[in-house]
Order: sequence, then C-alpha cells, then structure tokens
Amino acid sequence: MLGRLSQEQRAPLAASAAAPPSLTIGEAASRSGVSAKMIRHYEALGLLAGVARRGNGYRQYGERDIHSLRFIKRARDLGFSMAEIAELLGLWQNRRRASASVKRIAERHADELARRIEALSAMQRSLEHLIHCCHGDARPECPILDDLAAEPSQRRGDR
Amino acid sequence: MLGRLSQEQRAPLAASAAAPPSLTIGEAASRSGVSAKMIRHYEALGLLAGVARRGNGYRQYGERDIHSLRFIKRARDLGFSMAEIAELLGLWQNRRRASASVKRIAERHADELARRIEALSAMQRSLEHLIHCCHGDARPECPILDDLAAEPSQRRGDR
DNA sequence: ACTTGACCTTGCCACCATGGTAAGGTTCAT
DNA sequence: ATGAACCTTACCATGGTGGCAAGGTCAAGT
Repeated sequence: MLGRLSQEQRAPLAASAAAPPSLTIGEAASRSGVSAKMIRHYEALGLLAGVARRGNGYRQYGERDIHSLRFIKRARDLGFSMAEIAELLGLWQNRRRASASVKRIAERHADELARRIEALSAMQRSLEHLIHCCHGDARPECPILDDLAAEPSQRRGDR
Repeated sequence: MLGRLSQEQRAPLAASAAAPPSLTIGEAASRSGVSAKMIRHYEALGLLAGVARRGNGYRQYGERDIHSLRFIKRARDLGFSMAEIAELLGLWQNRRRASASVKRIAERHADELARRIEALSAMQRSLEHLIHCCHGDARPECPILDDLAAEPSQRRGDR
C-alpha cells in the first residue's frame, strides 16, 4: 500500500559513501518523527538553517537536518517551548558553549513544569474532594454544584 | 483616581428592595472576578442567557448573572473546559438533574487532570535526571544536549 | 456650552503548537 | 494517458485570554 518508498535514485552520486542522500520532506518526517507540516513550520521559525531545494522546488534534507529535527522533537517531548528550543539549538551548535547555560535553561523549564504540575494538582485535590462528597445518584442535591455556586468566602479550604 | 464608581442612580426604582440593581459590565466584572472581555465572550458562547440592554446599548446585569459568572469562574479555576462548563451550568439550572450526571462530568475532568499531571511529571522526571547529570560549569560537555541529540534508542530509560 | 475622562460598544489581531484543507505542480508506475 | 503518491504555498481552526482601535455615552468640572 505504500508507494514510491525509496527515492534514493534521486541522489545518484556516491549514495554509498558519506555524501548526504538528500531526503524529501516526507522521508525526513518519517525518519525524524516530526510531521512534514511541522518541519516546514520550524523552517519558517528559523530553527532549521537554509534548507536546500531541488530544481523542482522540493526541499532536500541531509543527515544533519534529521539530527536537528530529532533534537527538536525530543525537546518538544520534554515540554520545552519553541523559544527555548531555539536557544538550545544555538548552544548545541556552539562548540564553545558552557554547560551552565544549558543547565540554566533546563532548570528554568523544570521550575515551569513544577509550577504547572502544582497548579493542576491543586485543581485535582479540590475536585477529588468534591467528587468524594457527591453521592452521584438520581437525586438533584450535589455538593459539586453547591461548591461552584458558593460565594468564594464560603468555600472549603480549597486544599 | 477611580471615577464614576457608583452607578446605582441608573436604576432609580426600588434600589433598596429586592429588585436587581442593574449593574454595568464593568461592575459585573469587578464583582464576579471575570473580566469584561470574558463576560462578553461567554455571552457570545451562549453561556449567559439573553443579557438585557439599556437604551444606550449598555448591557445590564442582575444578581443572578453575577452568580452565573462566579459559577463559571470557579469552574474555570478548577480547569473545566468551556464545553464542560456549559454542561454544568445546564445541570445547575435544571432542578430535576441527577447528581450522578454532575459527578460523571467531574470524574471525567479529574481523569483528564490526572493524565495531564502524569504527562508533565514524566517530562519532569526525565528533565530532573538530565539536570542532575549536568555539571553546569564553563565546559561545553553537557549530558542534557547529549540526550537531546541522541538516537531515541540510545536514550536512557526515559523514566 | 464645552472639555475631560472613565466607561461602554463592536471588531479585529495575537498568542502557541498543531492539524486540516484547498488548489495546484511533479514524479513515477502502470 | 491516467492515477497515486508525493510535493508546493496559503489560509483557517483550535482555546481562552489579552490588547488595541475607533467610536458612542455619560457624569462631573470648567
């Protein structure tokens, strides 16, 4: 069901040696795990330095681009924002970086994660309490609605 | 610095009795904790039944609207989506509701919260591990960047 | 009567990362 | 030649919120 799987023929010279095999965006997508859509988006954001084009306008990617894309994907999976990823990519490509710079970004992000987790956990605690108090039967009385409708001052500790 | 604070004069009849004092959107905003912007937005979403207007086109709000707005705000603070809040408002206003319906919505949302917390926690665990491994000094060697750049298969357990 | 300033109105744009869709060009296999 | 699978660009949608612009309204002070 998969048509036109291998496009190696398009880079006829020295495909077996170290020369980059020149992948299309679809191949880059499947090898990096980043959708073609997002690859174009990252390019528009300036995260991928000048992508070469074939004569027909198709983008062509080499191994180093695939590595960058995987880098981006991993960073996204860890929840880094695009702005942070841009910073990280810069440091990655800078051989004279200080690991302290990287660590600082990571710690900032870890703090942010902790903040978000705590915010969600606070919601969860309140909600679990309300759920626990609700009979959940056919009767209309419902502590959950009562809480939502209550004056803020009358509300339970909110823990 | 606050001008025109009290607009009670605009509802001259029976302001002291039980008649709704007819608040402007700004007053409704400050009493409910919902911004004027968002009040209009919720109206556009259909969450607030027909808001009356004065002759000049200004929206006017009564106590029951303030209660609805506070209900919405509390639900938002608990992380419910607008669609869920629409459901909850419907149940709140339905005297023949079954508390089970409310509880079901709350449980669904609690599950969603748990999912989001777990996703963030997984990121946090991986990130904390990497941070722990990074010296964070002036040298360029950095396990964080190494992880981001690594083949997915070579990556640590990801726990 | 005029000005000022605080408020109201509508409407549009931006965020952020991603997906969808449309309309069209290219390549390859049948 | 036809069709399938791919590529291109460009626009719209998401969700909840904020910001800004351009204009109307109202009360108070000059």
